[in-house]
Amino acid sequence: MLWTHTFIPTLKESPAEAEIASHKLLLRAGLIRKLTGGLYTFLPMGVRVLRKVEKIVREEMNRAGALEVLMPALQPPEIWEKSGRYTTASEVLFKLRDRARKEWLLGPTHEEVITTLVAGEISSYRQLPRNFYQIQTKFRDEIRPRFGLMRAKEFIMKDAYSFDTTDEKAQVSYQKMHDAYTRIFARCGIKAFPVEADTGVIGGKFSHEFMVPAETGENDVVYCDGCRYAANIEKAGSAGPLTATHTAPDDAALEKFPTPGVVTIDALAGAPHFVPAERQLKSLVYLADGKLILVLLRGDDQLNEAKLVAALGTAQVRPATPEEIFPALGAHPGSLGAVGVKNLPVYADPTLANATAMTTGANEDGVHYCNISVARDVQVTQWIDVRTVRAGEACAKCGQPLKIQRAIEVGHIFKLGTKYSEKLEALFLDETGKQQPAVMGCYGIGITRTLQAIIEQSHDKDGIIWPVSVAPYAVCLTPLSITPGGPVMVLAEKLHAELEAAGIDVILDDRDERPGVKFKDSELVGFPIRVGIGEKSLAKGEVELKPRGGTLTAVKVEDIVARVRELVAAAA
RNA sequence: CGGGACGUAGCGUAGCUUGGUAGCGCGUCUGAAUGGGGUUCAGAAGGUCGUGAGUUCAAAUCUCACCGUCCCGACCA
Repeated sequence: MLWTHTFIPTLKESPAEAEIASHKLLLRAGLIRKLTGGLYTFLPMGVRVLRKVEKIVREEMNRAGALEVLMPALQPPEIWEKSGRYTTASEVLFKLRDRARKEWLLGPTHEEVITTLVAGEISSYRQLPRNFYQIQTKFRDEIRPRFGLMRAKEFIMKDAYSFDTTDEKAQVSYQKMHDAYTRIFARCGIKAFPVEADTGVIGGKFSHEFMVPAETGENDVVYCDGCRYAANIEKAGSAGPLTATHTAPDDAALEKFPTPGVVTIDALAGAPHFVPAERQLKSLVYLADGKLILVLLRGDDQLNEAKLVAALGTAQVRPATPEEIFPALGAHPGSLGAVGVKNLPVYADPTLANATAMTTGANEDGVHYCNISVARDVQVTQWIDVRTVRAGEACAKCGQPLKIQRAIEVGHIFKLGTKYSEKLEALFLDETGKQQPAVMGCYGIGITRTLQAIIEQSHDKDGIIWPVSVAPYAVCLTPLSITPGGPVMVLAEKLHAELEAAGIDVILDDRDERPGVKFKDSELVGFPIRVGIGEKSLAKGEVELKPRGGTLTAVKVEDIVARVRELVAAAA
C-alpha cells in the first residue's frame, strides 16, 4: 500500500473531547472519527486493525469448535418478553417502530435469538453439543458513552452460545471458551487475565471476565498474589475488614442519646460524639422490586450493590427516597436504624454477626442508639455478604493481603444453565426419551473495546505501539527522498514488492514530506517495523531497521527482506 | 436522571469580566528556499462565534430557553 493511496489523517494535537491516552491516539493516529457521542466511523487504519482482531477471534473460535452464524441485529420484542429481559434489560434496549407502528428493538446481545433458533432446530441429544458464534454490531443505550470505543452506543462484539446436554458437559464447553479467550488475547498482544465476576442482567450460575489491567479501566479487580484468587470487586470477598469488629461481651442496656443534626457516619465519628465508624451500624434503605428493605453494614464499610442485587435475586433495586423511607421507619436518612424493626426485612452483613457496643440511628430524627448488641437487639432476616472488599484485607482462601487493580473488561464468559432454554423452550430428548432443556453458556468479546485496550496497554509518548499481529501494517517503508527513478525510491519500491510478495503487510510512505514528518507519523500510527531508506546509508549499501520502541540498526540492503520476515515471523 | 465545565475556521485556542472592525498557533492552498526528527520565508483561502428568542443604536460578549460535547455522580443518608 502507498501512503498517498490510503487515508491516514493524523493530528498533531488531540481533540479536546478525548481524555485518555488510547482515545486520543485513536483520533490522532487517524483510526476513527466521531459522528456523535458514542458513535464512531472507522477509517482505513482502524478497519485494518479491527479485521485483524476479528481474524484472530474467528480462528480461535473455529479452533475451539464453534460455528459462525450471523443473526439479525433487529429483533422482535416478543422473544425478550419470553425471556423476561424485556423488563430487566429495558434501560439498555434501543426500541423503534416500523410504519405499521409495530415495535422492534436493536439487539444488545443475542441469547433470545440463538435460543429461539436452537429451539426450532435441535430436538435430540444426538445434535448436541453445539456452540454458535457471530461477530456483529451491538446496540446499547448506555447511560453515558465514554472514552471513545470503550463504552459506546454501538460496538462490535463477538458473541458465542453453547448448548449441552448436561451440566458437566456444559462445563467442558465453558472451559474450552476460557482457553480460547486466553489464546485470543495473547495473540492480540495484550495481557488479559480471567477474574470471577458478577453475572448481572445476563444471569446464570457463574462467570469470568477477562480483564486488561489499566488505570483508565472502569472496573476494580481484587486479586491475591498468594493464591491467584482474582475477582471483580462486584463479586470479590475477603476474610473480613482490616479492623476487627467489636464483639467483646457487653451487657450494657440499649440507650438513646440526642444527636441533633448528625446525619452522617463521619459526623457521628467526630466531635462531640466520637463514635468510630467501625462501631457504627450503617443502615441503608433500598427498594427491591417495589418493596422496602433495610441493609446493615459496619459504618466504615461500603455497600456493594451488585452483591445485594445478586443475593436478593430481584430485578429492580435502587436506594429508597426519603419520602418512601419516612412512612415506614418514622425518621429520615441519617437517623435510621434496624433496632426493633419488624415491618421491613433486615439484611445484614456477616461482619456484624456478633457485634456488640454498636451505635446506630434510632428511627427518630436527631436520636441515636448506643450499646447495641446486634444479636440481641436486631431481628435479622438474612445474613448476606454485601460489603465491598478493600485493598489490604486478607484473602479468604490463603490469608495474603488482597490488592486492587483498575482494569478494562474485554471479555466475559457465562455459565448460563437453563435460564434461557427453559423460557424459550430449547428442549431436546435425552437417551431415555425424556425432554430436557439444553444447558447453556454464553461468551462475549468486545472487539472494538479490545482494539482500544490494546492501545491503552501499548503506547508511549510518540504514539501507538502495535503488536505485529494486529498492526494495520507490519512494516512502514520510509524513503527519505521520493524522486521518481532515484536510487532511494527504486529500492523502496523493490522492497515494497518483495515484502508484499512474502505476504507481509507493508505500507510505503511515498509522501513528499520531510523525514521528520514521516518519522513522527509512522511512530504515531504505530507500525511495528520501520525501514528507513536514505541516500547516506544507501551509499554504504545499507538501510535502517527501526522496530517501534526499539533501537535503530543498519542492515545490508540484500539482507533486509529476510530480517523483516524473521521479525514478523517471530512475533506471530 | 442529578451536578459541573465547555461550545469561536478542519484541530487546538485568545477575545467575554468592562457590548463597538473576530485574533493567534497548527493544518490547508500558491510560490520560493530547504531536504535525516513535526524546516523556513512570503502570500492566500477558510467563521451563520452551537441554535433560537430577548435586552440594546449596537451582542462572540449581557439575559432566557433549547441543542450538543466532555467530566463526576447516579450505593455510603
